[in-house]
Amino acid sequence: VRPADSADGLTRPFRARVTRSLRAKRCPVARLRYAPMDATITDVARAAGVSRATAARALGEYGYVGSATRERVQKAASELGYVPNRLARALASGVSSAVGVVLGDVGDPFFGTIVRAMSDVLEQRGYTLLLANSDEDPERERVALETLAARRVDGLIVVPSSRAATPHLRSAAAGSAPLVLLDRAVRGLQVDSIIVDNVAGARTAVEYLLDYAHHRIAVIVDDLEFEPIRERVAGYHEALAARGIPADDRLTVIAGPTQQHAYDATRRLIEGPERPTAVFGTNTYMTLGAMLAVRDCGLRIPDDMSLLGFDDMQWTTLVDPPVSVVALPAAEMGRLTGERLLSRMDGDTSRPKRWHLTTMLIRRGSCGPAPT
Amino acid sequence: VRPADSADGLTRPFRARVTRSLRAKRCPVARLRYAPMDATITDVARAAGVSRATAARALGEYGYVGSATRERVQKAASELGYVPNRLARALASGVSSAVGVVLGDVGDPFFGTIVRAMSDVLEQRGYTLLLANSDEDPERERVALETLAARRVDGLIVVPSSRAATPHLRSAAAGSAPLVLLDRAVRGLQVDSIIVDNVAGARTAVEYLLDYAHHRIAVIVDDLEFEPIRERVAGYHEALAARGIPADDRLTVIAGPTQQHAYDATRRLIEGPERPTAVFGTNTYMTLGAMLAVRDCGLRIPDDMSLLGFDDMQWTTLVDPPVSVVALPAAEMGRLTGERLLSRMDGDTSRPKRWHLTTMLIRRGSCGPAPT
DNA sequence: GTGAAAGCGCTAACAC
DNA sequence: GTGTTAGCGCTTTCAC
Repeated sequence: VRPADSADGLTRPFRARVTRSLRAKRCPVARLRYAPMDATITDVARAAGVSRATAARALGEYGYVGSATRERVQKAASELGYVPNRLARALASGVSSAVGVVLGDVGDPFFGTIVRAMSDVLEQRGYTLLLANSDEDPERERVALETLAARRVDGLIVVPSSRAATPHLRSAAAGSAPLVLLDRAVRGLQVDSIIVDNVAGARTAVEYLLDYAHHRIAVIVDDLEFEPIRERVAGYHEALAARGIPADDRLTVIAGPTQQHAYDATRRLIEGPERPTAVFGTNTYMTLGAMLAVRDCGLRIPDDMSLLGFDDMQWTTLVDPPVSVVALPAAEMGRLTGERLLSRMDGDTSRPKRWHLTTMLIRRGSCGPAPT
Repeated sequence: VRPADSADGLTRPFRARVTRSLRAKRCPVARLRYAPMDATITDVARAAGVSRATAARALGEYGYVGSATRERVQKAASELGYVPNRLARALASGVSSAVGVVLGDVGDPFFGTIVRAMSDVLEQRGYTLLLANSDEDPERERVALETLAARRVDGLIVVPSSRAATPHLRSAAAGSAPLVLLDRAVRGLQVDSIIVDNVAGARTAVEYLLDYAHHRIAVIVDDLEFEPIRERVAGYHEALAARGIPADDRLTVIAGPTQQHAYDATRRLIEGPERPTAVFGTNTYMTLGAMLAVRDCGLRIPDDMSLLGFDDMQWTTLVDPPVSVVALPAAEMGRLTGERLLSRMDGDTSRPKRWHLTTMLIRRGSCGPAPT
């Protein structure tokens, strides 16, 4: 028995549907009953003269349907302009075909490239990307993860903003959607992590400088909070140690986050006593700031001072001389992360692993023999 | 009356729920009944000893609830680790709090910056971003829009890949979710469009060159398919016309998409008869290719050749001399787009408008008097 | 092969 | 204030 009709002659549920459709369209209420409504599978089924279940089977490409029936349903669907409601499908089936991505800032070209590559892999398999920026703030990260969990994403990709296994990361890892960590691993979290071998990258880079007989090599660091940066510094120390060169603490400079910080720090270093003969920038801003400082101090690169950077960006090839750098495989990271997540979502239950990608030392013109 | 229990003692619907939860977790089927399940609002209501409606009201922050009741419900929710299911909420309420974004490529720093700014505005109001790349391919754009429609997003932001009002754009515009166009307007589509005044930007830029007494100014273009590029060329012509300088068609060069194309085209231009005295690049790749070509031809900038670009990127300040450019307000575009969409979703039904943002001419060192 | 019916987890109109 | 109830649009047994 349908509920009683109201004054306007519409049954309550029907009116609810119209109202909803209208609310979305923001039409004046007076025109209530004329508003177009989205066709549902029920409409399609009715038009095709079959049951909803059959219509769903024909449209959802599962189960058995006669080919004649299928065609009839498909025709009805396209005539009605039927667009399946994936929210309803997700609710009923428990599969949302959505993947959540949480990272520092999509505006950062490094992350932008990663997201792009990842998105290609995932979109191709029918997943939609839900994106959230954390600004490297654990609290924003927590909120983002909560939202994504509430939206019942089928998988999660996170560039963790902290190297601790925070409660929200733990619960994300424990949730039913597989989690893959990107760019930074987190201790004590048993999940796949796609990371770069920063230690080896930095070691190779510093060895390259050592081969040029540099003994006083400065490292310019923004902040030791981020794991990749710590690893790069570790690689620097490893290289020195391997050659038996004692590390001079004054050559490890914590500059601060911006290019300007790096600039100032490098100037102080150059103008101070015991000037280094080479500078190693641990990220693109540090390298850039250092380069400008060297330039402004009237030193020539690489004759008076060698310069080596981490992370390859367009500008490194355009300055004079072009800057030698350790390049990160950003696109490859994105691709692999997407693939790992896909495989987890496909049911891979093997033991979580860390996937180390290797960097590449690109020799350009900014490194040369140490001045004597 | 609940359906009959099956052999394992679980009611059918209950088992479906467990199965679903398991399927997500990929546990061996044998452990069926021990799998943890997400708490639902019904569980919370039961634990708090209230009805589902009351629990929903307490948790959803709407309607009247006694403060004691509210606290009891909230306590129960947090104890159960309740995470509201936003799919269900969206289905029931008709509001998904999600916004779809379709653009060429997030990996492009211009788009990356835009998305970031946009995301800040929208996230703050509780919207989640669903992202899709079109690669400027109308067909991929169509598919993306279909997916987003199926997910019932509350709003759409599109950087149209074609300047025609394609059927899929039309139907997106006609749908119940408001649509805002970004970076490029589409003729015959009555929707808000956030665009840059490329004509004025290019005109001002070319006037700047004309003020330096340049009469032979080349424009390097990748492709006239994109509206912004056409507008820039139009601005170029306007500036010439205003000064009564006849346009020489050979100076409008359609180079092709990449920096290399621009490089080759510029070289041909320089080595040909009647070399121009200034080059105007209509996007960052064109400008860069042109710069390298000028350099490689042994010409000095700006003494032998002036160079002016469109779109400010980091490298423009790092090369020698730094390149003067027309800067695009990317972050501002993202912010404004987000705000327009918010206001439409909030019910603004005013007539759709085009919002023109202005560019800024940044004078650096790459333009100077025309050689005599 | 197709249909009937019972959910998925939530909202919202209405009654008390 | 709180409970009851009827949905939202789809999937998924199970029976025929």
